[in-house]
Amino acid sequence: MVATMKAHQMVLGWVEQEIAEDRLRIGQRLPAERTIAEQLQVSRTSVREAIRVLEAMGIVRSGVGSGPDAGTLVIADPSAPFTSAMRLHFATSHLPAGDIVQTRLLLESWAVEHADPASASLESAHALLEAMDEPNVDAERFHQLDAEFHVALSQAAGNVLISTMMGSLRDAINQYTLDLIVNLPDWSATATRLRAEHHGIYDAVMAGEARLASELVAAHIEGYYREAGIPPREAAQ
Amino acid sequence: MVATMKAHQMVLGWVEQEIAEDRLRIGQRLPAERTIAEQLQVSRTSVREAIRVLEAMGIVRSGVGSGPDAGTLVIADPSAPFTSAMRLHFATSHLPAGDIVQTRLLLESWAVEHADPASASLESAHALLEAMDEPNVDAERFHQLDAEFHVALSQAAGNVLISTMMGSLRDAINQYTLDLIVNLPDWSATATRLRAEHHGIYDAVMAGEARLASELVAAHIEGYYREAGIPPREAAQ
DNA sequence: TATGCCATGTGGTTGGACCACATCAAGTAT
DNA sequence: ATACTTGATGTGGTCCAACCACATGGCATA
Repeated sequence: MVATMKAHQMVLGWVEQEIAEDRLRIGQRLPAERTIAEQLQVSRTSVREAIRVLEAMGIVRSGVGSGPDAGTLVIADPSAPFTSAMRLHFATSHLPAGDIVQTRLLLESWAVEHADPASASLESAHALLEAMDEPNVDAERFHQLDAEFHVALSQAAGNVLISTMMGSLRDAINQYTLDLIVNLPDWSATATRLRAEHHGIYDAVMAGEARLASELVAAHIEGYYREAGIPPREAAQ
Repeated sequence: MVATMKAHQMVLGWVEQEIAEDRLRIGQRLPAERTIAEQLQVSRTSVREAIRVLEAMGIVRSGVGSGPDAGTLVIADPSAPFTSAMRLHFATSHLPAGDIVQTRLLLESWAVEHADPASASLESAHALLEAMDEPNVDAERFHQLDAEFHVALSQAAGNVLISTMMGSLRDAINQYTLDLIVNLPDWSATATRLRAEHHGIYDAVMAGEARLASELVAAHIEGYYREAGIPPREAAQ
């Protein structure tokens, strides 16, 4: 069993077991690479390959030097694997943009419908709204705030998996849409419309109008991507 | 820019670019590790670290020897990063099981509601139904068929991202629920109920009763996990 | 013609060496 | 006594050279 496994996979399995059995907790440091190599009787190279994978999964984070930021420590960044893997798979053309948009639509409209108006993340959302209302924000800055607003909104439902996925989906095709959106013939008019829609969604959530909020956000997202030339996939019926 | 990047990240970027600009397509082979190392002026070690990451993402697959199965070739397995990363993050206890169940509920009920009754995957689903109806399938086998049935059902909506995520979510907590389910006091009765529910869902989909199918599958999943002791997270309101 | 063997090219693994970096303790100059 | 310098230490980052296991394909041989 152990002998037939690739060396780096053995290390991965070891780390997973250490985490699952609570010997490794978030914030704690892994043993030094050389130490792990000796303990598991594999080369340091294999240990490093495993750590690279864990790093890509958002499970650990490595830092050189000494002190608190050094060494390899356990973190929890569920968005890392989604964002990077999604971008790659999107690049292979085997993951249609329409599917991504449609999925984001589903996740975010659910999140908004189930948002808790008392959630602290809605305060962040409101602050972001005001930042976007500033008359002299440029298109790029607006785009950034826009993304953060949607993430904050989704977090109000309290499901970390759904809000994480939602954000990653947006990121995956962000570069794909950014240029198209900011170079629209009348960006100013578009920005005005987006501002109004954002306020409408936010107000509906705060008023507890779950169904309305959900419909507004769905229309908002669909309109956004339609303008960018990526309509959500037609649902089969 | 290039100089400040970690070596293996440079390789990752190179591969992503090759894929994005269509010089690397699915099914094609990457150059040999030693060749890439020479081309990009990095060590073979760094190339291998990058390939390990791509492998974990389901973007490439490596094989030794000669012939068609040898070398590192580009594949498209979007489920790989979800399944493995989800399992790890679940192990860190920073990804509540309730969130996972709730998300699966959302994805699958959507997929069933938007399923195309003419989809070929529904034929697979039907075959799986019949296999589960065999009186002498044991609990473990039933569980396996059950999982495949739900995946086949989800694929009928035609959104590869949603059906992939759905399957990975189930896998992530599969081990967690398997023991509990098969060791129920009266497994036989549970199996009978599950069979009936499966048929009900399938029939509703085939009849085009989208809304009904969606509600049936939601109740089915919720009941399943409730019996296993993992009720979906209460939605905030 | 049929069989066996080995050259070739692939990824898999290892050990060792060196570098860059950040800290901390010891030593030194003021 | 204080402030500064300096070096020891331990971390990940990188590279190299070698060897292994494996699967094929062509060559030599029976």
